[in-house]
Amino acid sequence: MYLLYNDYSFDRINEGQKMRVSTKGRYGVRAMLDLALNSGKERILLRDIATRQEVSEKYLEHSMSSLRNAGLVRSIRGARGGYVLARPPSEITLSEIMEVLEGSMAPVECVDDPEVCHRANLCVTRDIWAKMKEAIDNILESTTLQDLAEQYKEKGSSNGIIYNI
Amino acid sequence: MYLLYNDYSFDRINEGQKMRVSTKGRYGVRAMLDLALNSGKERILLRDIATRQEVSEKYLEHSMSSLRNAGLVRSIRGARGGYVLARPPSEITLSEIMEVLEGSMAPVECVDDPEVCHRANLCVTRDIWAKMKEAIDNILESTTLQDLAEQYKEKGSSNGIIYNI
DNA sequence: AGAATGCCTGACAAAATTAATCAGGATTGT
DNA sequence: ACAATCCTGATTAATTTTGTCAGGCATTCT
Repeated sequence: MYLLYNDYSFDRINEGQKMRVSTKGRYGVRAMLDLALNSGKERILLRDIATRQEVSEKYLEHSMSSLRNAGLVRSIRGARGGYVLARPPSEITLSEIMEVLEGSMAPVECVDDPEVCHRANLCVTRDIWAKMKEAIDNILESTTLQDLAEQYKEKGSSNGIIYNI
Repeated sequence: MYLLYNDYSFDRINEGQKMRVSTKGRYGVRAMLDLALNSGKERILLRDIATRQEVSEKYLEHSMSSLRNAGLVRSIRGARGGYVLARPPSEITLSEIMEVLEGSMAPVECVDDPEVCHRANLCVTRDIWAKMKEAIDNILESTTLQDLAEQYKEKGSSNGIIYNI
C-alpha cells in the first residue's frame, strides 16, 4: 500500500476495441430472416431484400453467394429469378448462417486450432475463450429462422423490415 | 422445387470474417494473470511481464495505462517501479479487464444503445445479440484472476508464461 | 432471335481498425 | 547527477471491413 499512490479509477473507462459481428453477418442474418418471413413466395428478389433491409444490394450479393455455396439458400438465375431458402426455416439455425458469414465464433484462433500455439493444452486463458465460444454456439445452434420469424410476428411488427445495426 | 437447380453445398465453407478478441484484450488478460501469479512480489516490471508473455513491451504499456486508469492495477513510477494489482486477484473479474480493453462485449451496437436504431425494441435479431452478450458477460463476470491462477497451478505449468494467441 | 431481367464473379478501392513503433517526458531511487 | 521505469501522444504499417465496378452468365419474355 505504502508504495502505491495513483488511482485514476474515476477516469473515463473503455476506450477499447469492440468484438463485433460484422455487417456481413448482420446483413446476412437479416436477409435470411427476410427470406423466412417471405417463404410463402416462389422466389424473392435480392433487390427487394436489400430494399427492405436497407442494405447495399451489391454488397449483399456477395453474402448471398456465400450462403448459396454453403447450401443454405438456392438461387434462380435469369428473368423471374431470385432466392429461396434451401430448407424449411425450422431447419436452418443461426449457427449455420453465422458460420458461413463470420466463420468460427471462437474468440481466439487457438480454440479451434491448438496447433497455432505450442502449449495450448496448458493455457488457462484459452479455456475461458473456449467457454465463450461454447456459450455463443449454444445460443446460435438453438435458434432457427422459424424461431426468429415467430418472435417477429409476436412482436407485432407491421412490415417486412427487420431493423438492426 | 422444380424451380431450383443449383446446390454447391460441397463447396468450401467459411471464407468469412472472425469475431475475435484483439491482441489488446488477449495480452491484457495475460498480463493481469501474470500479475496475479506474481502477486507475492512487491512490484512487477512491465518488461518482465512482456518478456514472459512474449509480447511487445511498448505495446503493452498502452494497455497497462488503460488498466491503471480503470483502477485495476496500480503503478509505481521511477527506478524500482513496476505494477501491482489494485485489488486481490479474487476480486478482479475478467469482465472488468475485458471491459477496459475491449469495450462492451455486445456483438452489435444497438444492444447497448437502442438509440442507434429507430426500432430496436421491435427487432428480433437484436434479441439474439443481446442473449449473446449476456452469455459472454456471465462467463467473464464469474471468472476472477484467482480462478485463473488456481487453474493455472492445477495444470502444473512450470513457469510463469501463459500462452495463448 | 433478341431484349430484358436478375443472379454471379473477380477485381478494385476507400475507410476503418488493429497492432504496433517512436520519441520524448515525468518521476523516483541510488 | 544519473539510471531505471513508467507515461503519453504522434505516427505508421498492416490488415480487415465495407463496400463499388464492370462485365459475364442464365433464363424468361416478346
